[in-house]
Amino acid sequence: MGTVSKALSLLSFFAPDRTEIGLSDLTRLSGMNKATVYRLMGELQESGFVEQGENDRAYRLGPQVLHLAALREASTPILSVSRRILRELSEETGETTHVSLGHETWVQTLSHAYSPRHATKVTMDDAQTVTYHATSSGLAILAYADPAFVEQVLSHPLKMHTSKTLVDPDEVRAKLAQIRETGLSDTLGSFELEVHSHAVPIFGADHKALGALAVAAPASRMSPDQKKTIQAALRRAGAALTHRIGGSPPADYPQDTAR
Amino acid sequence: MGTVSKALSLLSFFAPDRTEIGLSDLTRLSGMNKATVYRLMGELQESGFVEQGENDRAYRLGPQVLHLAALREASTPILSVSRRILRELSEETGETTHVSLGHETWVQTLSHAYSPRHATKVTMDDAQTVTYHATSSGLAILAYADPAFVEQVLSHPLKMHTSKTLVDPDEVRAKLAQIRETGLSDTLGSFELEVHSHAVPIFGADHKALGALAVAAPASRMSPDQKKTIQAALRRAGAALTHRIGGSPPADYPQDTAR
DNA sequence: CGGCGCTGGTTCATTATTTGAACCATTGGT
DNA sequence: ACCAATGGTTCAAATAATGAACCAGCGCCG
Repeated sequence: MGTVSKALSLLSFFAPDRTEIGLSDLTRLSGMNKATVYRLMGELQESGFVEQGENDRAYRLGPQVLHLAALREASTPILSVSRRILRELSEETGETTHVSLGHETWVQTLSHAYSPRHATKVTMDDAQTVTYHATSSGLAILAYADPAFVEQVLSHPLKMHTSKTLVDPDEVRAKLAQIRETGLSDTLGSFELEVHSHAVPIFGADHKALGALAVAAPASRMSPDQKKTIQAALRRAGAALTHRIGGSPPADYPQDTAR
Repeated sequence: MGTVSKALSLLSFFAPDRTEIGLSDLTRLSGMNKATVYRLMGELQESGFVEQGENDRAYRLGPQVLHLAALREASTPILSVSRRILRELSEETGETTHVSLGHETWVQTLSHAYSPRHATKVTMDDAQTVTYHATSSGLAILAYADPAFVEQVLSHPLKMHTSKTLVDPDEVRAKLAQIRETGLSDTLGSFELEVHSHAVPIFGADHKALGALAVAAPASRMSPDQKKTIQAALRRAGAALTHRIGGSPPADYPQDTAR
């Protein structure tokens, strides 16, 4: 692992519930030498990727990340485009919706929207990191990802989040085949019990899935009618989002009109 | 300069008008050795900071920057909060508005909003990089920044963007003193001729300016009445934004109600 | 008080990584 | 068939990263 990767890996210890990290904490979390962490963080700070608090000297993410994100949005406006689509999708389905991006080894939630229709709803954070095999979004991405990438993900041990999580690679592969038949992914309680989640992949210009759009609902509310509504709305919203970011589905992707 | 800083500096060559950069271009832009650039970009790619196009193999910013930005927003929600404030400010003033963040050596535009009221308006890009001394936003930030930081910025030669740009450090210092009297910054044609821009600083929890909120209008439309409207609206919006991100102005910052 | 345990920060000889000139393989244009 | 680009690779030499030990400061507790 090169020095740059080490420095960047330090950034991955920031999470929604840990937005500030002190030097000692960071050395413990990373397992690196304190001097190393200190110097690396110093460089990250010079470049504006992190900044240090005045009083406790804890590190937090810096303004440079916003700059880069704004830049990325200028070329591939997935965030700004998805915001409106999420809002509409939440209104239409009456449930919580979110977009996620596929990463090397995990899936990250980017943005979400709630519906005011029901008092009980699935709540979430932005910038959450979840696994591929246990979420409908992750499975939707895998179903339309590079086969080599799928095998790489499945080669690691699969964490059992709940009693319903698929942890056998073969079961996951079967699930992916099933998803490819309909173009829709759904999981019932495999990441959190009592949550029934549907997802569709979002495609980039290279016809590969780069992320997913999902609807998460309490399992108790999932009637056959509700399920049909969600699936239809998701198909439309997914196609719209893929189109708006300049992507296109692969030739074998099931059409909206199908089934 | 350490290896990490070098790698991160490569990211700074991405700009709104250059969202994809090939290996050779990047080598030329950075002045580094091609092998070095290749390896550094490889590491950045592994961490998801950049990704490579399938066909031309050009690099573009990757999804990881969105993840980090979402994380930063979770702790200091300047972007999401400013969006609404910008929209309201644009409606109220009828002009183009934007937020910028102060950086080590430059100021970056983060987000903007237009007003539909007039056909002619100042247009802008998000993620633009501008100078401190030539923009109302930059001057507003400097006026409430660390004195040592101000001197550091003024120690570099000041670029003359237009015939009206302040390039004498003493003139800039005088301007900063003037800004501190009112809490408001304004420039007429110092970055682009014919643009009259007003700005107020945005404060962090440490009572120091971390960014600025600005209204940019065509100079031809700037009547005394319009100026008064803009200044009043800016004061209110700035105070609201500072408050919403958990910041607070220094004790000597002129009150909204004053003058 | 005075020592303990923590924090962030620093040093410097040892070690491992980065560096860059030259190289190869492809591609597209003339 | 050539030339000039492109992205990608190699390996000895040079340079940068490393980590154990070390300060200094703070809050706590008996």
